[in-house]
Amino acid sequence: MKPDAHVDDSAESLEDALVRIAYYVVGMLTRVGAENDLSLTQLRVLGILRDRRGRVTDLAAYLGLDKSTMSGLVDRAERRGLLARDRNPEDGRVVDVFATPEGVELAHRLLSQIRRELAPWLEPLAPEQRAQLAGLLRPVVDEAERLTIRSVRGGR
Amino acid sequence: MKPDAHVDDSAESLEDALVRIAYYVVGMLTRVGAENDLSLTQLRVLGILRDRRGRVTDLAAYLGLDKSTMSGLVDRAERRGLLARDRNPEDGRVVDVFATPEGVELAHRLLSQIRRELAPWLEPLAPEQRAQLAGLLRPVVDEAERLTIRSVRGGR
DNA sequence: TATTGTTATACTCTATAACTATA
DNA sequence: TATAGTTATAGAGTATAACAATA
Repeated sequence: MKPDAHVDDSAESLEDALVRIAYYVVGMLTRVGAENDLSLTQLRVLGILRDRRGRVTDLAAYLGLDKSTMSGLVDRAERRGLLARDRNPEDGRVVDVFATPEGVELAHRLLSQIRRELAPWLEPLAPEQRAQLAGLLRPVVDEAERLTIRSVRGGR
Repeated sequence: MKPDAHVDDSAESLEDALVRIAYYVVGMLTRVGAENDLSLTQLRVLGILRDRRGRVTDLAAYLGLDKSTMSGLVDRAERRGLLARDRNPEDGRVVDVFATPEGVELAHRLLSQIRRELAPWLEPLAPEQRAQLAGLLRPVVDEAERLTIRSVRGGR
């Protein structure tokens, strides 16, 4: 670990490239969300609940948010008809959140649009290079996930 | 909550991997910012102004924000002693924003910490693989930048 | 007239603390 | 007592519209 890594700006590190691509991706996601009147967080919640239900606390933990924040997010999405709540029959304290048909429909459209927005960024790479990039990125994403400690209890 | 809830499907695409890694990176940046009482946006502004000055409008354009939003961000950072404003001598309408010595110092510390946080994610890759990943990521980042049309004058 | 920046306003996002209901 | 969720509160982030100062 070189302590003065920040001093050397001439050679860009892989770490810096990851930060930069992250900013571009999130910028695109924010724009796509805004075009559909969704914040980045709402976009993400909708994506998560596209094909499963989740408890308020689990969703909050997964997103790294407080449960009260999650409550508000679900409130607003519910008011817009994108999400809905169910009392959990097995535990009266629990509230299961899920996407309405409109929510699911919107989530699918958003997912397609996001992939379409991202595709042109990969144009400079040949097909074999894309496969190579995917293969190299996968272990990094997996490790990031592993190291990102957040109580993730059984969704479904 | 299952980890890659927001993407899906049997065969994960490279596009999905980019979205996932972006969420993890931004999650880490948000956490590092929070540990220093900075929002993700403030963290980014400070990073940008670490080694240059910029006009309010240019900064806003670069970040994809309204100039009024930028005004507020600078207000709060100025109140904390991290940023400061200068009247531009050549054009009386323009306000140049720059980091104070404290701001520069904090920005350097944050940059180091961010690189330190990211490094472990790359552990699964051998040194040659990291070089390979960096080489494949670079054209993608460059293309993302090229396609992300935002008038960026002065600064970078 | 056009541009630069600020202010007023109205949201959303966010966490903390206090609360209710259930276990 | 402990857990799940909501509500009250306060502050930050955000855009739109109106404004002042300068060009």
